[in-house]
Amino acid sequence: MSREIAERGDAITALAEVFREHGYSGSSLAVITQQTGLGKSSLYHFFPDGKQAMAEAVLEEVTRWFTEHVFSPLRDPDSPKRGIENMFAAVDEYFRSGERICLVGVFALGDSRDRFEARINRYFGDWTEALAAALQNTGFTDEKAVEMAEEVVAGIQGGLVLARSRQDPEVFARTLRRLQQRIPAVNR
Amino acid sequence: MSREIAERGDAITALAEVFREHGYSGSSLAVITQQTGLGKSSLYHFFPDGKQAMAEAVLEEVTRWFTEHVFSPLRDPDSPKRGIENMFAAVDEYFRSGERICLVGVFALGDSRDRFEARINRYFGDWTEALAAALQNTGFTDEKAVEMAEEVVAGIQGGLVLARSRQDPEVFARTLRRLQQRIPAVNR
DNA sequence: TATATACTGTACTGATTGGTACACACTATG
DNA sequence: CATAGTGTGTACCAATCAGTACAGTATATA
Repeated sequence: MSREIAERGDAITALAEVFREHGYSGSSLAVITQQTGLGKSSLYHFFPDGKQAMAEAVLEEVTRWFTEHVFSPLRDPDSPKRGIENMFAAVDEYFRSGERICLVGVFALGDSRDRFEARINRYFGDWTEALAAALQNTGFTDEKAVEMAEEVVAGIQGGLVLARSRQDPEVFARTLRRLQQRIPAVNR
Repeated sequence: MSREIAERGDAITALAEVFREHGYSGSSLAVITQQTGLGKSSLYHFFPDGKQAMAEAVLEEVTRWFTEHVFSPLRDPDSPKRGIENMFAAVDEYFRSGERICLVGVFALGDSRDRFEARINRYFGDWTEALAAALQNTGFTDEKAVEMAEEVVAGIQGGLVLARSRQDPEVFARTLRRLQQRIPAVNR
């Protein structure tokens, strides 16, 4: 039977799903090895600093993904409308239309909150700020843009919590639709 | 030194804060005994079925509180406006204006999701249904009432997630204000 | 083919996990 | 005052926890 040779990137992808599903303290090394298919030795080879380093790598990757696919397009001053529409599409796809939850949200509510405080704060801060900038460019006043950005980011998180709680992904789809309708520039 | 004699009710109140703060699997018996001040023997005296029973008792108490102070007033067909205004006030107070998070939300996103599936689902289901009924009585059509109820309940959860993530309770206060403004009947 | 580096399986460690056993101390009722 | 029921401290248990040690095996470059 041939051994699978993994690399760090694959490990991070697999780890993200584990932490998303079980939270930080719920993801025991036993659960992690089982669900990722990687042995302890492989995990500690990629992450010599242990479990906390695994979670930090995952958070970093999530932040990187959102920066590239969501925040940066939002910050482009030439196409705020496209940036916003892209955000809703990317978010819908990323959370698999409500079947997935937000790992950062999981960490924010769980016992790992303090541990990853800075990263969690920055993730939502960046998101809100980038969206506010785009909204401003579509004609919102500074103040209204910040308010609306906060409303949308919070709304998305709430939609995910409710969809997961009720085990009904459609809740999230409806939430996204309602939020999008509140922004005149992208409201067809 | 005088021994403190506790009763089950006090234990549940103390346990609620522990689970809220650390989640289910983050609340080890060591953490629980330390933070509640109750020894293991006292805890297992009140909850012979162990940790899971402690969490279930807490969830039941939370549900009971919301039923009495939020859902029931909402369901009163004679005063929908008062029921809705009461809900916003009660929620603001219960979550200490954003300093506290929702225990049901914590359990919904954490690793204990499956364990308490039914209770979590019912909590949000009851809330949405009760609010929709009140909204209908203020003039919303059936369909719009259900949509708005879902939007408000999700919005509250999202506001809590964001307030906790950004360590800024004001986020929650603003969220509540915005949601309330979206309901004409209570919008002064 | 030689050799360095990247990756992995097995076996272990001490600490912590949830839970139990049981003697003991309060307090209320008779 | 007796005694039953409620609450508590201490000591213990097997299982699991995160992490380590180390001998290996695969792969790349030369």
